[in-house]
Amino acid sequence: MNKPYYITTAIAYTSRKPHIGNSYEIVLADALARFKRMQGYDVFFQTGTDEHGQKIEEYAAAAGISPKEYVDKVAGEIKDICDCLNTTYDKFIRTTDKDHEESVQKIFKKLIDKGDVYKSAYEGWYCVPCESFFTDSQLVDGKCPDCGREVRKEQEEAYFFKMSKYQKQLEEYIESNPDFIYPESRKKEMINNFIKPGLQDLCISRSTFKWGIPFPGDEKHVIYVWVDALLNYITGLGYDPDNQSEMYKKYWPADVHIIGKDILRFHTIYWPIMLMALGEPLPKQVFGHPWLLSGNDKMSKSKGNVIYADDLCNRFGVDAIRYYLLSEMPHAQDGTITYETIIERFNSDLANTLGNLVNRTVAMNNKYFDGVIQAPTAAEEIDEDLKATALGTLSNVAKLLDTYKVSDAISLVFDLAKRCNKYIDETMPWALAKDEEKKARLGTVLYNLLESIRFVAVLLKPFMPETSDKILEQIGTDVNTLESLDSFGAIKAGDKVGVATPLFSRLDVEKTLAEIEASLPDLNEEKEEEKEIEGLAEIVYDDFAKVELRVAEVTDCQPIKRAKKLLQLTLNDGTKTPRTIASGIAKWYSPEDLIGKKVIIVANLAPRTLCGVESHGMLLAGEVSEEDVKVAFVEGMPAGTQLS
RNA sequence: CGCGGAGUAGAGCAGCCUGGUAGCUCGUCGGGCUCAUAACCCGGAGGCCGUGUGGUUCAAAUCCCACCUCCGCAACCA
Repeated sequence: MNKPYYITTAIAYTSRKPHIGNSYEIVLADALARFKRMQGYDVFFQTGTDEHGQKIEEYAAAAGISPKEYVDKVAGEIKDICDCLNTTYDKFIRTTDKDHEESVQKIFKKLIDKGDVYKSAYEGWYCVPCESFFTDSQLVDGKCPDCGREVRKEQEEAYFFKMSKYQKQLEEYIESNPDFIYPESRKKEMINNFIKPGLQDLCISRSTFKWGIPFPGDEKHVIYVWVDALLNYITGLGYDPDNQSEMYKKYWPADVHIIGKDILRFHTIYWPIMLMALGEPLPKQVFGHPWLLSGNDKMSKSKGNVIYADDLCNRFGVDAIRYYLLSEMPHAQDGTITYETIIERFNSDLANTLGNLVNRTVAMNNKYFDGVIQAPTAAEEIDEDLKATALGTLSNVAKLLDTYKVSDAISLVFDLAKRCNKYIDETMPWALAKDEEKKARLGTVLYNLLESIRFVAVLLKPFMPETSDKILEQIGTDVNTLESLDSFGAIKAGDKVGVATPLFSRLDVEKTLAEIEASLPDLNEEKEEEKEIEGLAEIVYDDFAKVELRVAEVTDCQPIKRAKKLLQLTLNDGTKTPRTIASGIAKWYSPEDLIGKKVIIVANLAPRTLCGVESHGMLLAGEVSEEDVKVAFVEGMPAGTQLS
């Protein structure tokens, strides 16, 4: 009986087609899953899509289709990308799957019965004109922080989950399982930011939109999308609170959830607590991997630096992209992707080191022995180091993969390939070939090379499956198990090698970049489209007339402590009393840039306290791009001028 | 003074926990070789390891302190 191993990725939100940064996770998980399978584990590897929530309802509405139609389309795109990356998930779950939805409802019933869910016990201060709820701490002098009017205690109907009840239990679990949150730095973040200050009960229902799983016993509510999504890890195994499925018994608890570092909070706090409430064991480990950045920036449509996995695979081949992602991503820091570096790694690692090694070795065997693999009858001292390197690589790779150091692991495999290249220089087969008496030695050298390359191919299997197969075919063997790496000599003398075919043809850097450049003409068009969609609904004149715009002069300006993004401005708005406004422009402007300048402010905006500063109004600024904001300065109008 | 991480050759990174003459990949320069995809192998140049002529030590990239810069989390862009 093989030991079970359950590995998951986060399920992808079906808001839009994922970019290569989003796709890194599934490749990472796939490489781990493949390796575990080779190690003999009974692996269950799950991925899928997270399809509910307000955002999706809005996107669908904007696209003029139903939410279901919308998610069907995007889920299809996501699945296509997983497939084009050659990932071997065992299950692709969708949160709109019938059985998931039913199971989630059952689970909720159980939580409710258990008394961990309470309805509308949440009391808030309600401001009628603002239609908003506030907590005690949000109130300003006991009044509405938005408009300053009286608030009254009211209840909004919502369901809450008693997080706080499990706080201690969670702390104990984290304490006694030091590897649960990984890597370490993230663990500190979670503990210091969320757990130590005390857990708040979590609002687990929504009633302002419809696209979600109906709350059991209350039609007006849908289940909060995160809760729905997290449960996929057990509903995918057919979890049923009343009678557990065979799959669940076998695979739960998960060995590892592979997720992005941004959603660790949900996976290391909410998720464990939900499981505790259900009386189920907790996942053994949550690994928050870093992000893949495009150049120095996060990938975003408006920056025009989005790169998609399928485009890359079409251009460079799946394995080249898998290799890039897995080898280039640092273990605990964000990685970067650019076309230049892809081409660089492609040429130097895949074409030169690996591809050329296989090619020259196979070519020599064909040339000198008509393809027939010779028995290694003439060993020499110098062979030993090569063999030792080959034999030692697997255990080191395995060790590194246990702690998700995938890039280091791959690099060990390439070290072996480099050792082979060096061995060729050390033994100089072409020189041996000139001397008839050294035939046996020549045959031995080539045998050692072929066998070492077999080690490379087998070790490459989890990372570059297609390439691995191609190499094995060329070196004339099909022995590809990890066990076969316990000893040196699985290649059979007398067998024939295949035809030497380049695995990766070197790319011309400039030509390739030019081609890519040419294939990306539609960036501006997409930008335009997006802007149109984001426009607000039409308003009537009366609505506009409610906004009081005024010219004001900045008389003083300083940064606000504890707030990185805010500047505190003191303004002359034409009245006698100076006005204070907090504005989120610290990233783009320093106080000197603003003092003395005239700006346009919204003068009748309700005051609001931000990081301890009461802000009266806002100043107009334009978001040129996600990374650039420009304040609208005016000249030629005195402070106090009203605009209409 | 919110929490955490990073600052090492032109670029990207390792080393730091368990102090002992600074390492890898790419690039660059020189040499070797010709089996191979102008590939492969060897060697050189290039770093006062963010700053403090700071502390501990026989010895600090590594431990301690202060400061600077960048990033993430939290707060937050009215």
